Amino acid sequence: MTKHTAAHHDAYHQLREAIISGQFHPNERLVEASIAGRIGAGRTAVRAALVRLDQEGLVTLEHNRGARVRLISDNEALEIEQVRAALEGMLARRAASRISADQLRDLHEMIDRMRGRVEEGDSIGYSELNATFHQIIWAAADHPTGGRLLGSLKSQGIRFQYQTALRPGRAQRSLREHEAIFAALKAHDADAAESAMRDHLAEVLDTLQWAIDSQHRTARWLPG
Amino acid sequence: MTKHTAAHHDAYHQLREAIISGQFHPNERLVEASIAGRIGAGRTAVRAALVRLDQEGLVTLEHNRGARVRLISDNEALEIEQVRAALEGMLARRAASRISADQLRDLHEMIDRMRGRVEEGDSIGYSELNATFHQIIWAAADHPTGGRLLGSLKSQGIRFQYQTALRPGRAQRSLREHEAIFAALKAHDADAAESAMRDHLAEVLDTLQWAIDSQHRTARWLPG
DNA sequence: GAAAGCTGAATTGTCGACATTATTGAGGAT
DNA sequence: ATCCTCAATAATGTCGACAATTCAGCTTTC
Repeated sequence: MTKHTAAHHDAYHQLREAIISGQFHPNERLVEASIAGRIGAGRTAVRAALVRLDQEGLVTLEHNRGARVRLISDNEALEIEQVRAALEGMLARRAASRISADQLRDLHEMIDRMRGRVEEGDSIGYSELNATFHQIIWAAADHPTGGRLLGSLKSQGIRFQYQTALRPGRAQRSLREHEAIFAALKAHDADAAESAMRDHLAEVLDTLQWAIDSQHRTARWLPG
Repeated sequence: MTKHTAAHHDAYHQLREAIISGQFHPNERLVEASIAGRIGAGRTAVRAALVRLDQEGLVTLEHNRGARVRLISDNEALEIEQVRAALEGMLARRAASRISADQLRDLHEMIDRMRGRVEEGDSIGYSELNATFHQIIWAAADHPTGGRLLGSLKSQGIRFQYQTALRPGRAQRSLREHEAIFAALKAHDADAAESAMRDHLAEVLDTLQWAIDSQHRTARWLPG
């Protein structure tokens, strides 16, 4: 599972993981010296990592004003999800004609486990299995360019990952959507796979919009 | 049109432009010191630019072995075009409901000028107008996230930009496809716009595949 | 009391120096 | 002739130092 080099230990990957796993808050300032001390690297390496993360969209870098964890706005989260839908629809189409029997078996197992989580009402566990389900499809699509972009998008939208699971009844519908995707892939039907994936992600987008709206509602209630 | 800062003069933009405009060949080695001298910047700035361009995919950076202009393989060019099709289809859908009368007029003017180039047999000029046509749609879609990604993809695929224009009769068909896209946008029909754009880019993809194949054929003929 | 101005600390940007690592080319052994 | 070794060269990686800039707290002024 580990990469071919010691890449997991260099400044870029360490800092990236720290940001994605929420060890730094959005908009939090990233001071080069303190990060260098924290992850045991020189300031040079930290600077390079920050430039990279800026280009990737996880960090904003302002001249003479340092780096901050980039705050993804609600609107931007929706945009990211739209791009993800378009990309993943294409990947599902490709996966339909390339997916192996093993991968189909893995997907089937994921669906079974997801059903278990739904019955237990375990939203978090469901979300994690959900992510794995989609990753199997990426792998089956065998599309490095698309996969790279999706990985980057996913890391940016991470803050919103669990919000869609809060909607009542969402998990049950989501499960049915995944079953439809699986059926299309099993039948190696490219059109059906893409359209099932797009339907699914349109629902996710809709739910995300709902989550954002309701968040605004409660935000207005509490202080007022 | 120029950005708010002197960004056009910094090492990153200068080097990026130099690569995109073909001043460095694919796989050509990018020696930090010589680039620094060439664009009048310090080695530090050049290093930062190289890290950025690596993350962007225009350059490959190997530890202790320096930087090279990234060579985009034929397969990768096809992948890039597929991603572009998925993304631009989504943008066309969005643009359908947001495009302004001014932008519609601009698109119409572009089509007129493209028709002129087709009649003159000016493939290069046609390609350039073609790029502008698509950019107007990006702008109308008002989708920063998608636009950013497309810009990056476009710069990577630049080497293949003119190859699709070489296919006999391609320009005429391309023109008709653009007319269909325009009609859908003018009617503010989101479904039609996306599907017209996807049809168009599927044709482009097909032509690109043809161009790559025929390139391989001639490559085998010449040395044999 | 609020806004503008000032001062010192904190932080970033940039350069040069040097260690580390690849690359090249010449010479020698088989 | 081919391959190997090994020094010479070139290029990269990293650190420390310092200048430039921002930032925070304090004082002054109206």
